[in-house]
Amino acid sequence: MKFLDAEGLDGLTMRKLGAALNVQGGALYRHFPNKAALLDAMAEKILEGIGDPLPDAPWHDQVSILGARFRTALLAHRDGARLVASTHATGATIALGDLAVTIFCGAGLAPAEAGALAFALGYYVLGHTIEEQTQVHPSSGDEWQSRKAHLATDVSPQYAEAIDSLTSTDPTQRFAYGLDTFIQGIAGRIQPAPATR
Amino acid sequence: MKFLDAEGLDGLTMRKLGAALNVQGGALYRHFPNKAALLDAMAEKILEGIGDPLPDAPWHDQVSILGARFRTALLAHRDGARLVASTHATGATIALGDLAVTIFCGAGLAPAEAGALAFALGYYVLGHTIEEQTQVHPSSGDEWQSRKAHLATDVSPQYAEAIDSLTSTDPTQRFAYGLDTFIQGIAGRIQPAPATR
DNA sequence: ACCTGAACACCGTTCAAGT
DNA sequence: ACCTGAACACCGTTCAAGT
Repeated sequence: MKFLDAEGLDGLTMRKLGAALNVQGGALYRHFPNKAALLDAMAEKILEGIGDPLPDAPWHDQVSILGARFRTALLAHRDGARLVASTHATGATIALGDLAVTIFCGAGLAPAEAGALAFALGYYVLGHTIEEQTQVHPSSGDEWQSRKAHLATDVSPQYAEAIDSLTSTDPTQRFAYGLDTFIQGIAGRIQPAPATR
Repeated sequence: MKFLDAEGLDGLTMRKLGAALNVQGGALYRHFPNKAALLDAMAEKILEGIGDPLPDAPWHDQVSILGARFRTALLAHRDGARLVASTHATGATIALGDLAVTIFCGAGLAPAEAGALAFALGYYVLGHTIEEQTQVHPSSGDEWQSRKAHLATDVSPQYAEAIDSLTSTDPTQRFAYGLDTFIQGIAGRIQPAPATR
């Protein structure tokens, strides 16, 4: 995990990791059957405790807390989101999914619907966090700057403003906004809002 | 694109692609500066027309159509979702984002909020479609089967049922369900449901 | 039980040299 | 302008041999 934080996921090579451990690259194969298994284990480590019991609260608060916990875990290590997205952390995935499905079902959803929404929530958290962790590395001016400058032409003023806000807004706030919007949609699945029908 | 459909993203190598084109691998560097640029161009090709004008309809129908159009484009080529997620298809990303932001702003959202929700929508579509395209390849029994069998123990019956439904439900229906839930959440941002406050 | 050294079969990329 | 052939600097993985 120290090596990941220092060199990043792209710098993580069996040979280089071995060297950091004062060992030959091939020696790692006495501890993991292959690199994929090593990365899986690292992903599990990152998500350790992801399925711990949540505080007693209304279901939407629990979902909010769970989403934030997921994101925080991913942010705790360099390229954490990309690593988790590119591996199969089976144990953690089950723990997280079970927790989410249980919450949704407790709120009144059928298991099939609960499962679909649990995965949708996961996609959002992973996508948002990958982008958070990816946009930082470049020297100083973000990738967005060049993207905006490169094609500032024939783009709607609203879109330009939206992109601007992405670079200036607090990521944690943006994350919560999207998550809450999603939760609001789920609430509509439970007690259909009479106003919109 | 033919080579991608035949061999998949992992099988796409400069040497092998060159061979399929009756050319040496190094010859490709007269047409693309590097492999990343090649993949970017392929991602753009997959998303061609993603920003075309939408039929005149209520904003939520337009979002629904746009989401389905995005997914359909990704599904049209092997590993399309993974390819798009792992590259920077700048042009298509702008076209898609501009369209979504314009719709959301037209519905009454501020650009900053519209941008955040446009990206959230993108994360959902990409995540869902990557999973759709990834789960199919293994021989016959899905990866889910082994995952469920491997840890059928100490998992809530609701979660087991949710996982079962994921393998038996039509992906297109599941996709629409999650997308509609998300759209319902956005609707709540526009005209706050009086019942939930 | 764990590691070394060296090999095998690949990669992306570069570049003189050809046509 | 485009391609060849061959090299360079890497990969993941394997495996006899050592300790």
